[in-house]
Amino acid sequence: MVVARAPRSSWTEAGLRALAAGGPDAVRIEALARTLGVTKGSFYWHFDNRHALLDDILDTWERVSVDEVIERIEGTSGDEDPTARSKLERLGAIASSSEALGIEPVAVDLAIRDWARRDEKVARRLRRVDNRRMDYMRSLFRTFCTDATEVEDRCLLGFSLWIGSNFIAADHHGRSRAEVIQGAFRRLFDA
Amino acid sequence: MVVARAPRSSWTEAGLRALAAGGPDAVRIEALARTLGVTKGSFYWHFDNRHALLDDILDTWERVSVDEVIERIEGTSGDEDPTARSKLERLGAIASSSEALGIEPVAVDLAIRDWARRDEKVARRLRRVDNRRMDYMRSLFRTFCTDATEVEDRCLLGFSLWIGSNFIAADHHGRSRAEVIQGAFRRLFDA
DNA sequence: AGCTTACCATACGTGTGCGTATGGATAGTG
DNA sequence: CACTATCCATACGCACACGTATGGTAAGCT
Repeated sequence: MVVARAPRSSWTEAGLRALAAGGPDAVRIEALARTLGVTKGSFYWHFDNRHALLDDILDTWERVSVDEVIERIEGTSGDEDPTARSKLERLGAIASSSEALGIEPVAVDLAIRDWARRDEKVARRLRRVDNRRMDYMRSLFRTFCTDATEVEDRCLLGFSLWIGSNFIAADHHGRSRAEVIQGAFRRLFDA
Repeated sequence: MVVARAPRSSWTEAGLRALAAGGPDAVRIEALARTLGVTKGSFYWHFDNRHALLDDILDTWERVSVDEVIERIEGTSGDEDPTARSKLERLGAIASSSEALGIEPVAVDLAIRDWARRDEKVARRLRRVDNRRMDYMRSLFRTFCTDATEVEDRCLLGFSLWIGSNFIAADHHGRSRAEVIQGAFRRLFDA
């Protein structure tokens, strides 16, 4: 087995970084080749065309984005008893987390959401992901809120705060954005 | 005075439509020329280059996006006494309004917000617009909420719901998205 | 009628990016 | 050592898009 200088997975990861940084139009083969230190010849050996790479990018995102978030909350069993409310607070805290494998997972999320506005196939994938996340949020809210209508309203509020705060550029008079987000989330989870 | 077949304003409007439909990368001169029924020669007479058109697009957006929304709420003085809470409900209702001059104003907003994530100058413009909108929202919330911290939290929640709900593709078990949004807004404006 | 101005068409050069075709290099295999 | 499979480089054709240069046309003025 020849050790590939740029295996298929490296193209997908580089594509994810480009997608997070500049949107789907920034996922250009020759630009990725330069960052990987190879040429297009490598790409067209691993992939049929550019669309195959975009599909691969969306596949990996759809596969890890949900489990990654949920397991990062459920897998905190090192502490005491994780209540549903503490899990929701952790979920809100993850909103402003910028880590992962050199990629900001939130940036990928935002880029795909804007992409889904003009691509029907991407919209269908996003719908699957969002429904799974909303299901998880609903299960947490239901532990301390019986009214189904109220659960739905507060879920959408929390989800919208998580996403929308990244698209809003307002200042907050001395308070930082992270502080306001935390305050808003705490207000959502009370009673 | 010669009647221009494609005056400068028509290029800006066509650019706004293209921006709303496909993002800033979709604002291509020759594509706009085809939709206007002219050629590039017209464009380079009205504008220096592509960047001048993008600046013009952002100028008109920045000029009308705030006043357009606020005056559409304050200018509803045909009814009885417009309370602050009813104004907030109208502001929430405008979220899902798709009208204007053939352009969906929300789509332009969303495209510019994603654009601002990777362009510093656009981010500065968005910051000015968002601060003005938040100022207006704060003034409404303050009429029935004294705590400044709570005002700020609920403003960001409402603003995030307005923006974020457009980027979320989840279903709601029988209820429509518009119903959940209305319910969430009502929950925000109570007490 | 002649001239000027406003507005647009046409044609060209250039850069960039996709996809293809083909050759070369390297490691494993018989 | 020959042979093959894996992986990548190189070179090309093509399409599109920006910007420029230049010519053309119609309206208004004198």
